[in-house]
Amino acid sequence: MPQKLTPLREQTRSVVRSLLARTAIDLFAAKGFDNTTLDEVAAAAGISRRTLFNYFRNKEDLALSSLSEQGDLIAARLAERPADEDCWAALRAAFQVLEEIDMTPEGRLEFITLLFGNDSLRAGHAEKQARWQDLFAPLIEPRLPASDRRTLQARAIAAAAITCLQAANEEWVRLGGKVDLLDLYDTAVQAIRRPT
Amino acid sequence: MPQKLTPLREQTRSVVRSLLARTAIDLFAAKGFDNTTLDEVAAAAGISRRTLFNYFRNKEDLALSSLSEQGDLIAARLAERPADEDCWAALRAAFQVLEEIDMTPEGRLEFITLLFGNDSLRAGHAEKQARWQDLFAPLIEPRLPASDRRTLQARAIAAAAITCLQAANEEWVRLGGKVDLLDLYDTAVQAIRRPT
DNA sequence: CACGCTATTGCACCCAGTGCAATAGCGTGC
DNA sequence: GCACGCTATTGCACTGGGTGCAATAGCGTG
Repeated sequence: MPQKLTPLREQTRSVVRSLLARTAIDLFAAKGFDNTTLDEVAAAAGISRRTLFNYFRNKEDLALSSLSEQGDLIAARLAERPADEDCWAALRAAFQVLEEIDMTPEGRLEFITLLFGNDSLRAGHAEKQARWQDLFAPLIEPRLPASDRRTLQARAIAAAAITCLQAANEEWVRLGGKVDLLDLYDTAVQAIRRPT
Repeated sequence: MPQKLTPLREQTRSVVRSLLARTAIDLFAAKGFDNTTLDEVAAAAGISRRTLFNYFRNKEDLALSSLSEQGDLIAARLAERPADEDCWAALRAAFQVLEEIDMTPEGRLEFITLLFGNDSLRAGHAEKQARWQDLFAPLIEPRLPASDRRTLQARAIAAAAITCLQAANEEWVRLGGKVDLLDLYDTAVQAIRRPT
């Protein structure tokens, strides 16, 4: 049973982790994900290949770790929203945390281009966002009226919101990052919720 | 540039493909995806490991090829729907093709359990369904009122519908396959579209 | 300063995936 | 029936991701 890490160790570990991820992403963006070996990443970071696996489960994680963190951020923000707020409003408010993340639009664009340019990264991306559902759904469920299918409903709403964000993101990239992401998100949400 | 395959060759190829996939899935379900090597699959199918790669791009595809076919089936059904039908109604009708597929509920359950039990398969599953968007969205777009964001809207609707199907699928598994999948799908769609 | 814990590393290994070149097998034209 | 050509199959060698293990280095604490 692993002892609780001392805050110091835990802290340095997370700093190292994000440094490694940044190094890796720069390399991936420069040379392509498949054309970059873990040996090269390790060399660029000044550590051994073996040690990379102490920080990341696999090569994909090197590129995608930030997505998990974003999910955690959004979930944390979602948990802070007033309990009686409409679930769609709460979700939208929570998504705003994405605009506060320390990342230039160029860096964001580069990152997403990297994601979309590789099959296994796209797959990993899709899966990470699917994991977001598991975080969001429990926070949404209490906001729904009582029903014997409330769990399913909460999961559907979480998934749909994430999906709208994803569609908005794709469109945002297609437009070269020149528009407001949340505007596109609103358009997407209206599209699915408007009566037809 | 690849010449058009003779129908005969093409046909035998697709038969062999599905035989191989079935063999592989049985093995995966029995021993677990990660604990099954491609050597074992090849041996069970009576061919060489190398030849497996003539039929499938990678190990994942061995397990997931049926998903691509399902996507094609749904898209084909969607294309047949009357042009003036509401897009949600058309999608729902298209999804009904899933119930006509030759697969026992037990087999379906086993397959989905396999999917959900492994990270890379879950990721591949998510990605395949994301590819469904690319198939469905162009068929949905003409059904929407004119707008400068119709492409985004169509993608959002396609993605949301797929997501509802996915949520319904998970719930269906959770309930042991004892309910009607489309009922759950309807519940999910109502959940996201109902005004709050 | 010495001890203990953990991070780091090297090494040997397994397996997925690929390029290449040899071969086997099938269908076609003669 | 026979020889030719095309493609599928296969073996082989190799790259690179990922893991288990055991030795070592380095940091924090008493």
